[in-house]
Amino acid sequence: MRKKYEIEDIIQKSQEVIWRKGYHNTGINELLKESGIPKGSFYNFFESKEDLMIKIIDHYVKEQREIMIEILSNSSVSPLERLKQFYRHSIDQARNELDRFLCVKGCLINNTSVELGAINDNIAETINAHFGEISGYIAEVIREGQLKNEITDLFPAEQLVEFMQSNYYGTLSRVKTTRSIEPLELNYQMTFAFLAKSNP
Amino acid sequence: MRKKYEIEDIIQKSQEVIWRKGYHNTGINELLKESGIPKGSFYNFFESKEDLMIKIIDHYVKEQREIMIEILSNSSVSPLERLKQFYRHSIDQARNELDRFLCVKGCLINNTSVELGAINDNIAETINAHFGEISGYIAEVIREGQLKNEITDLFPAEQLVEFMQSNYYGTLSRVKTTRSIEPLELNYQMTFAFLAKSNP
DNA sequence: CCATATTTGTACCGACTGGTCTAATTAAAG
DNA sequence: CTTTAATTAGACCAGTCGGTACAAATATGG
Repeated sequence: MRKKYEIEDIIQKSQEVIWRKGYHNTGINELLKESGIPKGSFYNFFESKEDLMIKIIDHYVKEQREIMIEILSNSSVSPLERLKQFYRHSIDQARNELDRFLCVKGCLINNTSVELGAINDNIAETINAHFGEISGYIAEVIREGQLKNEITDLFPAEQLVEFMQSNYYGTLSRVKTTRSIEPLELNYQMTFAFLAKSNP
Repeated sequence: MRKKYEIEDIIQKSQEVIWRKGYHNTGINELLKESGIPKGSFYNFFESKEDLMIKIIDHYVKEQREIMIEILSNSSVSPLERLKQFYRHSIDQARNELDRFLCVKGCLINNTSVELGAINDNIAETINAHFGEISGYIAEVIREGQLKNEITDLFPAEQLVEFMQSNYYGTLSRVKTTRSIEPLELNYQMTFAFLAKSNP
């Protein structure tokens, strides 16, 4: 029998729901309805709900990485400015069509870290791998900025990334309960006040 | 009929499980078994699972607040040092008996913010109220430190608190997936590098 | 045009979900 | 000592959970 459904479609649709509602708060049946496929087909594509979740994370990171690389590798702009654009991009995304949505959804990686990071080994492993890769890209830009003396060298680049990313995650947690984008804006200001070198 | 169970016991026991496993990943039945009470009694104490959750949050914050006030109001120590002790306390807690536990559990407020903040109005409201109160205490100490010129005045105290707390939350998210306490240690160093005034 | 391999569609599984109902129990009030 | 009100205990509810089994459908290789 010829394939009638595409796994990417199912991943895309499921991602949207789980991102918004959380892993344990979303049932398989809801995802089936959303994707418009019967259960038998679902388990033809995925071994389990966990398997789907891992594929969703992979897919999510792949999307994010593309945007990230585009911004961070634009060598016509200074390293610090590239970093600013990168974080600014997330906020802008939230301000537009996503205003109410990103406030609701937060970051899928952060959501999953909190809900599953400590209780599911496979998913923790998946997240750590992706986090490391993404952090690597950012750290490279930071190093570049440190060499150009426009980013603080109080801490090594790897640690500055951890700080920035943790900070961003925690702020999204605040965004969710306050239902406001303001914490992100404030965090942006403060993060770069910390990062940028004031006295060159 | 005389009361046979104490609501505080049920809250305490349930808190432990939900803190570790999450809200949607924990069923009422499991909490009943853990608390050793039958279902009928449970619904005599709580209107619903949501009602229990709110009472758990209240209870959690009450505990945290007591510790916090004890540390933050110790006027024999400088404001900055008090803040350091406050965050240091969390890390130490995690290092001791809780080493593997706090890594697993994270912070109940952060967990709940991420899992329920955007999809449950009552719980979001509860969290926001508590967050505001706790932030108020910390902000006061920060203001004191700013007056004594030992804490940066690049930003107003209220914003510095938001920054510190968000940072702390996000770091706990990292702690969960990495299953390591190291991110907290690093975050402590960097947070206070930002907060403390270098050139008085 | 038939055999094979694969996918689809759906009924079904036992376990569990949050929550209700009510009989039995018991302390305190009159 | 009886009435009243509160509490306990657990059977029970419809609905959902993640997952399985298997027949029907169909594209492709021979």
